[in-house]
Amino acid sequence: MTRTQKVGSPPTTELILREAARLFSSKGFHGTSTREIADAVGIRQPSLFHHFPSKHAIAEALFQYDYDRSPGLQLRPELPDATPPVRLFQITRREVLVELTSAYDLRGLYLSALMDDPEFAHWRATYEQSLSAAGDLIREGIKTGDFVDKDPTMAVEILDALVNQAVRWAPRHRDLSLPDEAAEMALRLVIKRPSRIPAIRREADRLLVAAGTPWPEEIALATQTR
Amino acid sequence: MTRTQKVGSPPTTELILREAARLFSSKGFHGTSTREIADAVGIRQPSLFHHFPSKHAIAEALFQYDYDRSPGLQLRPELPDATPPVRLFQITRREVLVELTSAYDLRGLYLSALMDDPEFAHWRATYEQSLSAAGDLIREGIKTGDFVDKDPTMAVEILDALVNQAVRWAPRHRDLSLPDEAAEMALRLVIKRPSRIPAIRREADRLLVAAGTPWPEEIALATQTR
DNA sequence: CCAGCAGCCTATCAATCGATAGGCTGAGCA
DNA sequence: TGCTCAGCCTATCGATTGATAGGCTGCTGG
Repeated sequence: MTRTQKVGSPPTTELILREAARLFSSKGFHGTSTREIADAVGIRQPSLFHHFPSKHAIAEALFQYDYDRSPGLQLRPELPDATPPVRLFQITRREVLVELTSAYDLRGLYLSALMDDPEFAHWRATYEQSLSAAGDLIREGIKTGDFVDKDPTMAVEILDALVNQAVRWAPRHRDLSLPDEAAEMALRLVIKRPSRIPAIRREADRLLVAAGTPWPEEIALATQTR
Repeated sequence: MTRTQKVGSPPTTELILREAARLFSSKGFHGTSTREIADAVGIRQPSLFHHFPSKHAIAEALFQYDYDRSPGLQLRPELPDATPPVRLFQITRREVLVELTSAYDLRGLYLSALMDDPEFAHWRATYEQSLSAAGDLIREGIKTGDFVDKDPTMAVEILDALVNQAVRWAPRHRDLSLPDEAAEMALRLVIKRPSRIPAIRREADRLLVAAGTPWPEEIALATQTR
């Protein structure tokens, strides 16, 4: 960065990601022009291409940002040795927290069919793998008798929709209780005995402390690009 | 219709709606060009404008089609005198059935932020009213002690996501058991005693028969435009 | 039988799209 | 001091967009 940068103002690349994400979520990727993004940032449209080689690359960076922060997408679920209900609870509240604390408004990536574009097929595949892993978890819970014996595919798709909905909340709520509440509802979808939910939550908290990665007491907003 | 029409082939206006809906759902409204629609139908691009005055009008017709078939969007919920759990069950399975038996693939209308476009603000308002009514139903159920006392807004948004998910199922499943299963899951989200669900379902069936509008035994696919 | 017109066509429009070429400027460094 | 180059600019590209103008054809109702 050689050009003078206004004190306290984020670097331009960061601003581009922020404004592009906001516009993608309100008008969609295809409905947003590079000129609109540039206007929102306060630069001219061709200047965008000094920071990203193409419009697709901007969305790509946002996908990557989300991936880097999401254990679920990385297929590295937390508490792999816990019981299915505890794992489902933890996975759900983690994914909701990730979306809730995102530095960017990622709704545009997941609320449209953007992942179905051939250019983003890689992210679609990653996403499907993550859903498939969730399906395995549900099936395991049915086997152990913790979950009701309903179609696991439908359950997964509703859980997916629940987390996607959390992406919509992100700009509105900044409340740390939200991930826990959303995860409780997710659990209620499939669990046989809802009365156990408080114990499951305590167990998740306990295991996280034991693992040296306690669940955050207060919310911390992410800011860095990667 | 004066021009010769191939026997057994739907009228062109119908074909346009069908193909446009399919393309909107896979590439988004803004990501679909009128030439793509015309190619899929088998006519030239300007010929589209003899059936619809604009590209927006095609999406408008699809919104209207969905509205006309959805009691929820019309704010005319079924079984208004039943208990909150029975009404929630019935509303959910009805909306899922409506999406499941739609003649068109309506995912493109609701899975993107299309309703946020100023041209479709009217549908956004209608949609929000329908969600608001669902919130009132949840609150009533909390008051009667049937539902758990959790944030009704979050519950409604998850129910909304669940029905939207059903829109995604539409092209895949054509199984009449699906609406009932989806509605059971919706009920599990908020109900205090899940063991009551079978009785709630029987009660809904009974009330529908009493009202002279029994729940369909087998699926009937909609075809007419309006 | 023929006038009207629905339905489709070709040709073409202005606007907008994402992207490129090349020039200016000023901070950082030798 | 003077070279380098990141960062932004203006000007402009070809492609594609949604939409219009106007002509041809053949069914249909009077």
